[in-house]
Amino acid sequence: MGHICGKTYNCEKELTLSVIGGKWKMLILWHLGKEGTKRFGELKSLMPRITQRMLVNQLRELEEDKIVHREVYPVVPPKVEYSLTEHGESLMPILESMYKWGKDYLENVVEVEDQVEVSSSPK
Amino acid sequence: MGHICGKTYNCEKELTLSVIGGKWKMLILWHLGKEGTKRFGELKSLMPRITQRMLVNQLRELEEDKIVHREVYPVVPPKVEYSLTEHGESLMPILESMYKWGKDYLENVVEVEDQVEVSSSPK
DNA sequence: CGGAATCCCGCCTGATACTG
DNA sequence: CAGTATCAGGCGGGATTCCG
Repeated sequence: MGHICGKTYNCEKELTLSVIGGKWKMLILWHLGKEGTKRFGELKSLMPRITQRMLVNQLRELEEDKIVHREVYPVVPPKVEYSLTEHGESLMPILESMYKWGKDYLENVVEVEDQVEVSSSPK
Repeated sequence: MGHICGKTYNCEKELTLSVIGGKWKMLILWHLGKEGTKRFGELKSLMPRITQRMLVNQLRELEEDKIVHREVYPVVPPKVEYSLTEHGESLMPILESMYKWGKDYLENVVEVEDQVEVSSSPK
């Protein structure tokens, strides 16, 4: 078992999980990866359900982990831009395959469960 | 946004995350995927730090999600075997790429941080 | 505009004990 | 052997307020 940056993991894949596993991190990475650099407010409006506090929080953690780059422009009003680092870019294939797996799973497994639910107890 | 089986997600990749994101799930899947069918006690001794309660818990969730199959043999003493379903098998490539990414990350990023820590404040 | 600081609560997780 | 049952603690995460 290893531990680094306050993260503890049993295996390297859990280290990866600890990097992308935050509640909003994959969504943030997805936007930055697909659409490029975004300002804080842009990210906020792309994710209506996230609170400002959590957006800051998740971005800070991603920054600490060298996954996103934070560029502050010394102007008024403040302007801060976020973008993926190379390490962040290298995560995109994983996010892609997770997206595909989730889509397949949704079609092949979940719908079957729905059918079962119809003919069984409605919970 | 969608929700299914008590899971809520903003995107299909978060559905995937909800399936493998449990604290011990990737480790369980790794053992079952690499070494095949295992008994409960075998899994337990392969993961010395997990509690019995958590092992049961994580296995039940994976079973609900159709990721692992649970085979109970009606004998005394009890014998229960766990194995991956096809859906579980289809997760292995993702775990592999997460393992590789974590290993690379450990070499390229984390060691650099250690060097920085040596020459800066000890926290 | 892009935060920081507080308060607070649910539930995930661990420790421990018991059982068919 | 392969589980339940119960209690307790920590922390991830939400709501709100204030700031340069």
